[in-house]
Amino acid sequence: MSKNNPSSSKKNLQQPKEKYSFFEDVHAVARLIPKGRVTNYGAIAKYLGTKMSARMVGWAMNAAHTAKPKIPAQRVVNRNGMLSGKMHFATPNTMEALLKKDGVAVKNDKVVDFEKIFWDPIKELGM
DNA sequence: GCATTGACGAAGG
DNA sequence: CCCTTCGCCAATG
Repeated sequence: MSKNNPSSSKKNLQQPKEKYSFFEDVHAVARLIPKGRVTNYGAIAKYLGTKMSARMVGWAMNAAHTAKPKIPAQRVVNRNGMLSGKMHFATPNTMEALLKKDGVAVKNDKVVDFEKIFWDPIKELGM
């Protein structure tokens, strides 16, 4: 069993059909973020069980632009509460504008009282 | 097919 | 306490 299988070394399925793409889950959680609240990439990654793959969450957000309905990616910032992804929006001002529209104060490209309005899916959703 | 990058994060020096 | 390095997984060059 531990031996390799020399014969048809066909690549197995990248993802079991039982499990959806990591991106889909990220999108789903992102849409669950309530208005006026923000979260970070690591929290979502951890909620999905891949706490170490916070990077993938950010990458998944890249697809958020094409996903429908539109995903409130502006509510997802880095662990420092900084609008690290503002440059990926239509305009660098879009993310900040959307956050302010949600009632989230933003100063110097950073969320004010980030920890105070922090929304943890594991805690809020009860895991 | 390997090297680099990427909207991150935690740990080490 | 600030900066550097590693880890993660996927896409791109």
